[in-house]
This record gives sequence, C-alpha cells and structure tokens, in this order.
Amino acid sequence: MRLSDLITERILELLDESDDSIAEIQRNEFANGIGCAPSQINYVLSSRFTPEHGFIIESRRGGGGYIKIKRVVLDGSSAIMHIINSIGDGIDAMSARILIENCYGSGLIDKQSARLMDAAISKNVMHALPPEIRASARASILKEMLLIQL
Amino acid sequence: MRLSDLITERILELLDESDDSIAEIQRNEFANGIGCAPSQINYVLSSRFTPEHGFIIESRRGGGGYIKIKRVVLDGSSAIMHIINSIGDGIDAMSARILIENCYGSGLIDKQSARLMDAAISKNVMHALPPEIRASARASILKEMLLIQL
DNA sequence: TACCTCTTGACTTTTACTGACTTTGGTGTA
DNA sequence: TACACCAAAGTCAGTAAAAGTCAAGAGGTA
Repeated sequence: MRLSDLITERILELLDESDDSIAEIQRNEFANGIGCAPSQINYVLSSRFTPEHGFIIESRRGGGGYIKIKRVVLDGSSAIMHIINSIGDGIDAMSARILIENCYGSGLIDKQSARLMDAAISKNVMHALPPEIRASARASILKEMLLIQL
Repeated sequence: MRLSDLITERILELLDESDDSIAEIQRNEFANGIGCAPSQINYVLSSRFTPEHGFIIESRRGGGGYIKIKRVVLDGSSAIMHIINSIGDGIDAMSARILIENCYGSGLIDKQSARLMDAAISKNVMHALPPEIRASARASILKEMLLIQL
C-alpha cells in the first residue's frame, strides 16, 4: 500500500472519530507514526484534501504548531448552483472527477447519479471528440446533469 | 499463439479467479510475466476489453500505479446489452430520446437515470459540439451511461 | 496486392516520495 | 524591550516509478 493512501486513511479516521469534523495533527509526530518524511504529509494534504475535495486546511508553524483538517459539508441546491457556476466554460478530466466525487461525498447527489456523471464524461466518450473541445464538452455535460439535481 | 491472445487469456483467468469480477494488474510486471512490451497490454485492453465487450477499465499512473479490469456483464443476452449493441456508431436526437423513454417505460432504468441521460445528450450539450460529430457523441454517451446500469 | 491486426520502442504525463532549505512563531534572557 | 535560539510547518526541486500515447513496421489473410 502506498504511503499516501495510508496517510489519507489515517486522516479520514481521525475525522470520523471527531464529532466536529476537525482533525488536528502535529506534522512531525504524525509523519513519524507512519514512517515517512514530514513533507509527505504536505503532499497528501495538497493533493487530496483540497477545497475541491471538500476540506479546509489551517495550520500554524513554530513551537506548538499544528495542522487542522476540516471537512466542510455543503448542502442544498444553492451549493449545486454554486458548483455549476464554478465550472465555467471548461473543465479538465481530473477536476471533473474530483468535483463529482465531492458532490457525492457531501451528499449533494446520490451514488447512482455520480456514476452516471462519471460515465457521461468518461474517457471513452471524450476520446470520440476532438481534443480541443473536450474541456468545454465536459463542462456542459456536467452542468446539464447537475442542473436536474436541483 | 499470438501474444494478444495470451494476454487476453491471462486477464480472463484473473477475472474468473476473483470473486468480484475485478482483475487488478501492474502493467510492467504483467507484461514482464508474459514477455511482451508493456504497451501491448494497452493495445489488448483497448481492442478487447472495451465497454462494448462488457468491461470497464480503471487505472492510475505514478508510483504504485495499477490497471483494474472490471467485467460488468456476464450475460451478453441481457436487454440492456442488446440495446447498447443496437446503438452502433451514431444516433440522432429523436431516436435517442425514444430509446431512453423506452428503457424507462420497460423498467430497465429508473426515472432519475432517464432524466440524467436526457440531460447529458440535451440540446445545450450538443450545441457545443460540431454538427458532424453529434450523432457519434450521443451514441457514446448513451452507451457509457447504459453500461453502468448492468 | 491491399488491408487489417499485431507488436514494439521512444517519448510523454502523472503520481509518489524525499531532503535540503526557508519561514514563522514561541520562549527565555540580558 | 530586543535579541537569540529552538521548534515547529512550508516550499521546492529533484528523483523514481508507474501508466498512456503514437508512429512505424511486421505479419497474416482475403
């Protein structure tokens, strides 16, 4: 198993254990418990705990420093509207997948809808389109599909 | 025996051995065990393990990467599989709408799925694509979305 | 022959991980 | 207060480990 997966798992565990959806760690100590370089924690946080994934990070350096990982829960159709607006005219494959995952993770859409969205913008579909219009095609498909979730 | 046949056989074996119909391989290692170029695995996957054949591929690059081959259909005679095969390389807007309606009417898909399919191939989406590829885009989107209903 | 399937290898892109160096905050002391 | 020092976290460039892409050629087959 990858280190980054292990780290992700541990953080999610901490989040699940806490009742306010906040995990607080000390970077060096945490890295030590896992057996990796401290900077690896930053790598995982910046690649998997971004606002797009539905998390907010807050930290402090110096003596008694810490890192707080907060899970933000979106709700309601205003959130969907907000997401639709954030998509803009184009979106790359990775961002789209993360967005769908985040919508599902925060309960805005159900699993079946998430799977259908993934299918609609899947590689097989995009492959049939000219590369230069894929981003905008993804965007418009996603937006249409999110619209009916309102 | 051709390499591609051998590779196909090995993957099918792995699928049969697994109890969840998912074969997970590491491309380089797998290619090495067979004695072929790693890219040959991609060739086999893209020519014989397509959605039309009833498989879904998922992969990840980078350290600890993998390729997952999922068999989504065990019984090629299912109604949805027939419909997927009947779509072909292209479908016009009207036929697509009727097809979705029929799937819903006959209970093959639920209402939410039908609405999402309509949204994914709606006028707004198609409008963003060059006219000459709309039929094929509709077809591939529909096929992908129908596949996950299996 | 002409066409299609296969096969390869060079090159690209993505992801993971580390370590050296930087920045920031807290604490103790003259 | 000012300054030195220590204890954190942050940054970044570099390396390695994967999978993806594509063009070119080989080999069968109608």
